[in-house]
Amino acid sequence: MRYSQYFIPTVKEIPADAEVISHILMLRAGMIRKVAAGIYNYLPLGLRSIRKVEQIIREEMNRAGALELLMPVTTPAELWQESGRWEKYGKELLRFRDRKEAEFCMGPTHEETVTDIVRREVRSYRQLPLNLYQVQTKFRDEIRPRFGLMRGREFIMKDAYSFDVDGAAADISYEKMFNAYRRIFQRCGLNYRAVEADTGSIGGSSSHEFMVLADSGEDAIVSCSGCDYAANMEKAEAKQVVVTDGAEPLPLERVATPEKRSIQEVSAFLDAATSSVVKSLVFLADDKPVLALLRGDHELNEIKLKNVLGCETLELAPDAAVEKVTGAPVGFAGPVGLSIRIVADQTVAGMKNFIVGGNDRDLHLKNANLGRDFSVELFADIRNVVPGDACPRCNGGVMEIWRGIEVGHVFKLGTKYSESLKATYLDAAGKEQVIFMGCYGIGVGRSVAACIEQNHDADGIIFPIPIAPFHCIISALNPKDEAVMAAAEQIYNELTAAGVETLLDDRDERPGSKFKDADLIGIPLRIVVGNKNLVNGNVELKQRRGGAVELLPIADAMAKVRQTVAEALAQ
RNA sequence: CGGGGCGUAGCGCAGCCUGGUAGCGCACUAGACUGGGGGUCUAGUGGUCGCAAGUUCGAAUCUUGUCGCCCCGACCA
Repeated sequence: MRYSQYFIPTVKEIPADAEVISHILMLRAGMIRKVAAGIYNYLPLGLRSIRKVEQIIREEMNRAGALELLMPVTTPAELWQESGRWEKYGKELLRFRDRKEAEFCMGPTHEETVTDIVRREVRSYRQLPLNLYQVQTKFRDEIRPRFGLMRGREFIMKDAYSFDVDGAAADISYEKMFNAYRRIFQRCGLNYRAVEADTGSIGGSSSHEFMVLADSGEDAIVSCSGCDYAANMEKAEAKQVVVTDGAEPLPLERVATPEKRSIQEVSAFLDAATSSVVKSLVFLADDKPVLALLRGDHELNEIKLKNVLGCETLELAPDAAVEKVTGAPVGFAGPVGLSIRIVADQTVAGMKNFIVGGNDRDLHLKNANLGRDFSVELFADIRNVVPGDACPRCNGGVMEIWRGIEVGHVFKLGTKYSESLKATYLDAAGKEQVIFMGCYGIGVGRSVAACIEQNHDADGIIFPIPIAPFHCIISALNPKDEAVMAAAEQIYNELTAAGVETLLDDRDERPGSKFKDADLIGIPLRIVVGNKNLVNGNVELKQRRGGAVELLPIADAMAKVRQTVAEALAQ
């Protein structure tokens, strides 16, 4: 491709509304342009990278035995009503009517549609297992789209659905997908972790998220320094270590703490460690008040609390409810004298003589003790893991915390959708059975963005060869010089014929502009053809990553490019 | 949905407080010079100041409404 004939609108200045580096660079490199909040045009250069990722996905999905199909973006409401999600999904589901006033939605995911296909066509165990996937545009009307392709409303997703005769067979399908995902993200050149994830409202026995490690990631993930345990923050278990403080209980003491509401303020005011304070949080679980207790330096994990309570809805109580329950303004809640359900983190079980809120304005209590001053209905793991916690799986390992970008998610669904949508088959005995399902998603655009988060420098993107829009760029420095152009075109033609995707920068621009653009758009290899070196028969070969420069005869440079690309694509 | 902020040329911004008919940098067009890390000079193109109503002799500027966008929070396979 000749640069002069191509369309790469690069931008020097940093766009005002871009926050993270991948968003900034994708805009600056002319890969994407915003159309509306969370909705983007994919320009030619951006599309090439997207297609590369899609291609890798297709190859690995096919290798794993999955079959590609394509389902419509538009989904009739009936299917969603049948699964019960028309009511449950909420505002994220974009709904609309056609001219006949029939209701539809833009598919945010396709369990309903794909299950409908399978229930119509699959009758016998002989037709299973089946794994169907598509690469397709999804729409989720996110409350707050942000970070460019990282969290858009309209986005490209690969979604796959497996159908099996029973749980054991579904486990095999899951395993296959898990391994396919490992290959996919490895081939994309991503530094990622597969972590255990909470199954959330969807239920099921197992779920893993594939997280690309990046400081800008929206999710916190936890991993062990000593073993391969890794989980996202929602799911990560805090090891149950109840260290019992051997101190003798001291008499309960009322202390005035005027205007001291937060743990920080209270502990500073009373000259005590935050870990000697017990934090009391009032929640509404299915609209009934519950008090959650945590050590002052710990954070509550709402998912864990919700699972422990077994409730449908859980929300932090609004101020008015807190005042009603405790009889005090927010900031002075405590367990002593309260008659609502009290759940405490297991760490609290070993504490003695701690500080709690006094359930009255400007009042806290010192030397509170379990059993004597109040009782707890249940001790459980309801806090977030903190760095340095002991590993729940191995001896000696400590937990580390990272930020990650969720690029893939694999899920055992069980029979949730097959039951509600009645997807069944006849087994060998002629008995009707419910199909076991799994679902597997990959954010395609998000994978490209995540890759850029991991691969960039002050000058721009540094694409790994497998997903770079082009493998090699030839910068012809003096396009008006016939010898230079002839050499550049010769290299271009030979590399292209050899299967190297090459961009020939034949623009009448100054060298500086060409170098800046080449760096910005992140082409892994650059051959510079200039009259200065060409008189000696040489060209310059520069690696985008690391910046290594070699002066080589033309044939050697081409051979090296071919070899580098071949090696990168061969895994 | 709560809190904060922003809409002025393709992009990034100033002007607004204290009303007087719009400016800077980049980009773009033409020419000349230049030619290995976003070069220089000259001459240009381009804006009903998000939209609507109001106040006023006069509104980018003040008021109200509205739409859009961004950030923080809550929300979220």
